[in-house]
Amino acid sequence: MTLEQTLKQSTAAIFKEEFGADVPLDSVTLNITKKEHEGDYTIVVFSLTKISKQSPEQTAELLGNKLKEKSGIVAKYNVIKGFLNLSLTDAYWLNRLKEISENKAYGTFAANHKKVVLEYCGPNTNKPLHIGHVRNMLLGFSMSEILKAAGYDVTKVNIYNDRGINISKSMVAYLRYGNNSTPQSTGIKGDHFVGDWYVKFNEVSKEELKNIPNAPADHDEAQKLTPIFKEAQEMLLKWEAHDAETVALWKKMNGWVYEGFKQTFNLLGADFQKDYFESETYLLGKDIVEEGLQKNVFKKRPDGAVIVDLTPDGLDEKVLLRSDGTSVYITQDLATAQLRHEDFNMEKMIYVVANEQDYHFKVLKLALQKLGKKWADGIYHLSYALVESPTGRFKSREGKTADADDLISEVLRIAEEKTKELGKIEGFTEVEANTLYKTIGLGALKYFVLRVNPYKKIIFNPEESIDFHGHTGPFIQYTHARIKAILRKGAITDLAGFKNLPSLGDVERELIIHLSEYENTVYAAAEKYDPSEIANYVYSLAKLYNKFYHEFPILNAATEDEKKFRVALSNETGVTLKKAMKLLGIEVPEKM
RNA sequence: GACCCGGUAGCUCAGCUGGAUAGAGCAACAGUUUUCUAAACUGUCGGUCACUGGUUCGAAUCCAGUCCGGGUCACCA
Repeated sequence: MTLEQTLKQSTAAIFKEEFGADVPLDSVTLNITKKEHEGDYTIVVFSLTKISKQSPEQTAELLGNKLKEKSGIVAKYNVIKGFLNLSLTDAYWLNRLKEISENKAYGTFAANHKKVVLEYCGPNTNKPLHIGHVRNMLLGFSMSEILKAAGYDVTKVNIYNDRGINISKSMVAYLRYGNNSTPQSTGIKGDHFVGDWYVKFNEVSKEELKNIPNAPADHDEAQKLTPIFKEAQEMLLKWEAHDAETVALWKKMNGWVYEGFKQTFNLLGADFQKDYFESETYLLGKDIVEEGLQKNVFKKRPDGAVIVDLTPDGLDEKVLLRSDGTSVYITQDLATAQLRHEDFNMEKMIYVVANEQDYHFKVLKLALQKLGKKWADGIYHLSYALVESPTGRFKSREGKTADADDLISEVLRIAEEKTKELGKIEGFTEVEANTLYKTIGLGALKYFVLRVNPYKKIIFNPEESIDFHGHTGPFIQYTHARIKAILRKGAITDLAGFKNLPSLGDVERELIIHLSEYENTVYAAAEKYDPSEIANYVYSLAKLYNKFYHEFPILNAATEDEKKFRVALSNETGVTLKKAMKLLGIEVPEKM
């Protein structure tokens, strides 16, 4: 039983005994005591005065007194208005620290045998990954780590938008101007290589547009009139007709893209157990639409289009099948969802997709629920906001700053520069030094992105480099390295062997309390689908430790028991920092 | 027009299942190292929690309305 439960249940039991009333555990508010007051945990008794029929002060006084008497872990208490501040005994906290240290799996929950499929990344194959994909991948990966820690059985999948007019554009431009060049022959990373041909396509169509009189103002509409666009359309038709040459070119170019993506995935640590390709699913979904018609939850309009009426749910009518009988975007998503259900029979299906598609996923879930698919209740759209520059949305034509690979290499370069400036790599081999730059640079980037709540947009100013001081990844990494230095010098094996301690210092106590909150944090992050919970937790832990480090001598402690205790506390902080950072996909160095 | 999401210090963000005097980092300024890693620590400065009203013993937090910013409402994906 957790401390929280213990205190709440004791409170309920006392109220039952004193007033004969049942107090639901949820109605007891229990918080960590604010710094400016004495105590570890605070019970807010205002809501309980209805039962006690006494003043807040009297109620708190009574409850405090009884808790001290009966719980065995409350050392003292004080009452300020309706706030009952409880100080637990040092013995409780020391025991708690031992308990945590001895539990190797602290912070991971027992397997619940619930299957989760988590889709993330979802790139188009006609252009390289950009900063939005970076946020997506970091969120997706971290979320899967958090859910695993919470006991779920997670399978990560990716979906490639590998077909359609966009890749056809790259193909046409390459055919026209490529001269059989390759990523190898040009030394350009595969996804960038193909992306460059996409850019070339747009340049050419712009040129061609100059020769077209009375072109519409709308750029997309105008482009459709250009010869090169028409070639792309023909290309797409040929692809759909399985023309051998076209398919071969498509495969070749997508192959280059996948090679390129793979490098970026490796750098960021993204991985997938299964890949889905839109080219294999874009025709699917007609069965499921037919099923809906038979169940009378979808309707066929006079013009032949099939729709689902979501007006009772506050949404609109949505077309699920075109009047010519072909699929739309949502059609294949319905089918893909069904397919995944058959593949995995999962409890939850999480889609990590930008918030532009909030509406789409509402429709998807509702449509499946209307079909009577129970498993659709487990669909969750992990929606995240865009990454923007201070002047607004990153446009692809702003190129450089929004490109994922450029962003990564920039942050690695800064990490190297700063590390060298600080003279941190004395005694490192070149390999070790390079590993360190990577650890720190990626740590800075990942933390920068993950510390922000997913539904809030991130403002990223490419003019100012990502920070390495303060509330950042490197700060936490540094704290870990610092702890490791202590442990190397401390050389204490019997970590839990301290006894006969004088009373705990405030910061020592706060540190143990904070460590004790780790499992709650993991649980909350999983419940809320929010890695920023972990990010903020781990920062405050590191901050607290640094305060402790400055205030208390560790290896030079006055007594051997104090030294052992402080080393043990340091060790456990280091272990927890590492575990928490791992949930964010961030490595933590031994030295830096 | 309808719906969704945001608006907290100069900047970037916590806090939002209602609780005490709203917290961090950055920036600025002033300090801390003959002692365990100064990517650290301590202090100063900085707030009409967008606005108005409501609910409540108590509102940054809940409700209603207004304003600002973004998004969506395709037989595009």
